[in-house]
Amino acid sequence: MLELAILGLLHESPMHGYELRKQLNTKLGAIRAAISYGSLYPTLRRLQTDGWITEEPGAESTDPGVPPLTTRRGRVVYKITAEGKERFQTLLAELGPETFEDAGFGVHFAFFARTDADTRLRILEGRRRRIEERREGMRQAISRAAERLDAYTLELQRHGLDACEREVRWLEELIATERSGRQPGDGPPTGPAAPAAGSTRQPG
Amino acid sequence: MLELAILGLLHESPMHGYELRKQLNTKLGAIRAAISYGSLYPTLRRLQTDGWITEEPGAESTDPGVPPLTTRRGRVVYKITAEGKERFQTLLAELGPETFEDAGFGVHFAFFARTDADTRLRILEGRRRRIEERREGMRQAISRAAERLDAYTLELQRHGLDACEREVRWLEELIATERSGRQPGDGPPTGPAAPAAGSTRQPG
DNA sequence: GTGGCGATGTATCGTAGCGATACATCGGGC
DNA sequence: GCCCGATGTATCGCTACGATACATCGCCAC
Repeated sequence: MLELAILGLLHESPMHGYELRKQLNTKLGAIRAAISYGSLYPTLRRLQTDGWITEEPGAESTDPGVPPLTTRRGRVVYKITAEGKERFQTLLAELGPETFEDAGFGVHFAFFARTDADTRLRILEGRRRRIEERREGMRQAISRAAERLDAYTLELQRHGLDACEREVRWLEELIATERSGRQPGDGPPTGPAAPAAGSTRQPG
Repeated sequence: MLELAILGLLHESPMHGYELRKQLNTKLGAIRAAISYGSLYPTLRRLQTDGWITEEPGAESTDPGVPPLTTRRGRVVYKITAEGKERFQTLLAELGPETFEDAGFGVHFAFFARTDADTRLRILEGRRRRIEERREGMRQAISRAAERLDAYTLELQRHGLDACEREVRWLEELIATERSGRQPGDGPPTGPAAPAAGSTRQPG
């Protein structure tokens, strides 16, 4: 998952680790806590050995004996390669089971602007299906609650169920928006004049 | 986190691995996907070496040459020890930073029935604070959105913000309930006659 | 002018937990 | 008679996290 996210951000512009982490955290802040350096740097290392990104030293004179005016502290700028861009597109379009789990879905969704319309729709629908399954599981648990769920566990289930129902509704709105060829925020779901039905529209 | 959850369930009754996993998944279904055997068994192993639980072979004749009528396949029943029960109480009352993150909070909450009232309140308030921080982060991201957030990333932030606001409200209701000495589901938040203000009430 | 401190920056280590996989038994349907 | 799905135990490789270490930069108080 991190691989996709990093390639996506470096696709927009080269960056050094610290900046990358900050952007990762704003972009994915809604779906996960915070990317750790213990995840970031090893992944960057791997992406390099796989050839998806390259590392270039930031403005720093390595000439011995000649101390640079501004010793900028060897900050390393990471840059995506042509192969990396292909890899990114591949990962974007590759839908495994984990694509519909929380983290996977969040990352994919965050890069929807670069995803083609068909894939977007498939991801949204797969996610909806996944959440509906989860919802049913909780409904079962609540209805069988007489068994041995105490008041707090039950309350937790109710809260989870509510969150699921909300997410399903959210997804359904997004799916409707997609089908009508609009982007989220473009206008009200049932606008005064629907745009032309060219559903292959691709922003980004 | 798993350690606490396992001790909590084994506290209720001895169980074998398969059953434990199922119960774990119903109890924690609202907050996490599914506990893997790759997490469960190593943890059980560790809990044994630490002396918090013991392993006893289920009904199985190990007498050689005498095949049992019902070859029950060596299922292993795990049982909490006295030290394990102490350990459980310690973990329940131990509030680190991770107690207020998603997984940690969920597990603690799931065992609120065995937690004393003061700790419950501290956990709920800490969690609220944590979610409020997260909420502010997203608000920042949305208001600075002109920068470089596309429509989809923005929509994701909005959805995340909404979820945070909802959770804060949920937590506030729970906190009010706690302060009034009730349990969730006991009655409406502003009932006709508030119960006596003895806030040290301890269910479980 | 200097000493400290918070932000910026790179990096590793130990550990928790996941997903895939292997393997075995049991009951029931075809 | 046979296969299949549910039950059941267990390991392996990998991802990612949290803690930690360490260095530099800019700035402000003293």
